[in-house]
Amino acid sequence: MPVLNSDIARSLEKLADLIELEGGNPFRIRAYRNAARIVGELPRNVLAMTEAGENLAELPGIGKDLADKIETLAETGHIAVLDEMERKTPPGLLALLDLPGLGPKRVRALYDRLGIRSLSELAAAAKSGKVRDLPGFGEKTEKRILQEAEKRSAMTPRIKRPVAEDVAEPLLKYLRAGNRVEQAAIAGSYRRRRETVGDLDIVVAGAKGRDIIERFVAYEDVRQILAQGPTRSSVVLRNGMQVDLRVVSPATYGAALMYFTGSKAHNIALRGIAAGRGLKLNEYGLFDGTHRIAARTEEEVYRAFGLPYIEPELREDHGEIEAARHGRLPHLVTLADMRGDLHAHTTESDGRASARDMAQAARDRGYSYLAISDHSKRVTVAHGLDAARLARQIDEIARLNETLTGFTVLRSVEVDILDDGRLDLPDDILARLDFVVGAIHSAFDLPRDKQTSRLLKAMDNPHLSVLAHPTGRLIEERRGCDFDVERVLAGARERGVALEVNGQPDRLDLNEWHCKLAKEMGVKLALSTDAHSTAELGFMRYAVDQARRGWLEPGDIVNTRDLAGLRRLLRR
DNA sequence: GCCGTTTTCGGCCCGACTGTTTTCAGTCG
Repeated sequence: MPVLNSDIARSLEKLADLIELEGGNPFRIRAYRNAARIVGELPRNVLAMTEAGENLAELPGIGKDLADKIETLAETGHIAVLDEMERKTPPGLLALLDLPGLGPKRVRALYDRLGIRSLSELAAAAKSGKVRDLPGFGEKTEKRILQEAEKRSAMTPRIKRPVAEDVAEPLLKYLRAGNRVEQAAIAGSYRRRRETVGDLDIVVAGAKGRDIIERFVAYEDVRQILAQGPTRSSVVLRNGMQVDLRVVSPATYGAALMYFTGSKAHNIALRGIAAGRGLKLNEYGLFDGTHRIAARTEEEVYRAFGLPYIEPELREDHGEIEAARHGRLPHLVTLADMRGDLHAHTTESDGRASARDMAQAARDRGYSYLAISDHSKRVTVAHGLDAARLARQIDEIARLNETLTGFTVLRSVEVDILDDGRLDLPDDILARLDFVVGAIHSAFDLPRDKQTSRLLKAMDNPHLSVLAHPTGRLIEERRGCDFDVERVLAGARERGVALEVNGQPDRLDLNEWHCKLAKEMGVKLALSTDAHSTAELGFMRYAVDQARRGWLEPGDIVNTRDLAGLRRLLRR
């Protein structure tokens, strides 16, 4: 198995944990964690980078030592210092660090004084009342540890956007209706439109913080109150999501919103700039000594840095500050830019609505076109179409179009890319379509070079105009297939093929990194919902989110064009 | 361990809450 960047990131993170347990230099620990984040966010495989002669030490935050360690990890999956430390430390100890309320100091104390090496030993010790007698521990801490240790098995994974929205939006509405609440917003990764959400961070501007917090913890969906102070509070909702609330004065709302929107890396980068100018940035504003320079709005704070407003989706410390400084921020695509949807199913395959109903719903959304792209025959579970059925559908859509004014249903198909890269339907039927969408639905685990040539071969077919959900990943379920992204992108550019950004919340494929790389390489993107019902046409907003996180502008996307412009771009 | 418009040494983001303390350490985000 090749060593993935995420494997390297995990090793570095583990090394940081182990050093922390030993009581090592906190800044060294931070350097490792920072490196783990950097490697985990790299768009390309580390091994491929070093083989191409790139020097990892040129990445900010990675020096010679870490570059060597990362390279060794990429080549062998191991580094001596980690192996050594793992030998010295009981394996169960690291799991204790994940318990809320337990950090390195306390885990160390539990191990040194009571010999506790695992969750089960911890639970047993807490049950028998031994933990409360340790210095720095007490009855309450012991009780909490016991609860957390016992519920560990029922951990909630990261939550996908639709679920998070269902919980977050009503809660936000509830808070906004509160007395003396001037403004309220959900910050954090939710506001940065990340593909999954761990918890919710809410910022409220208003007087009477205590009253606002009282109202917050009294929300009907609150199952447990974790913390409650005069300006901040944390609760767990019935579905297991944690929500952190922060109440600030209206005069500092912008600074607080910025602070809690993050990302952490973006904030730290800004603080570094502030510090370099002898200023200080915190959640209360940008300060020169005790003088507050800016705080009321985010725009004001950015302006005080000499920067234009940076959209939350870009705040990842992935070059946005540099781009802002040079006036090179992208003008991000919005939902309103989208003129149509290029991937949708009907009852002919595995959809739940007719072509007519889908077309009507698309027109109601203000689109001027919708492509019907049902599955092809190889995808038998979806009742995929053979050439004869597709021919009939083509005629039906022609008749449907005669009844529509100011709207066009495009004839398409989601043709299966076979394991060897051929397409699942003959060329003569594909030639009768407005354009062809191709996708893989099998053999996700081919070796890298085979998968790469499979995709390139599929794109060799001159009818194929869009490569749908290119990696085939399912979030939190299935790792995407392994192929050489740059070769496939280069191949797409040469052949004039657009790559899809699939808006299904389980897919979001391409991801934001691929979007950014595609844009840099001059490859066009197609934002699509892959809708299987009229309601799922609404998934376009998730595709737009992903595109925005990938720095895409309307010009990078084929279906921001009117029908004539779209046809020009899809013609090969 | 990283980094340099103040630096090759000496800094490294910073404030709230909790529970344990008699003034603060640990944890968290």
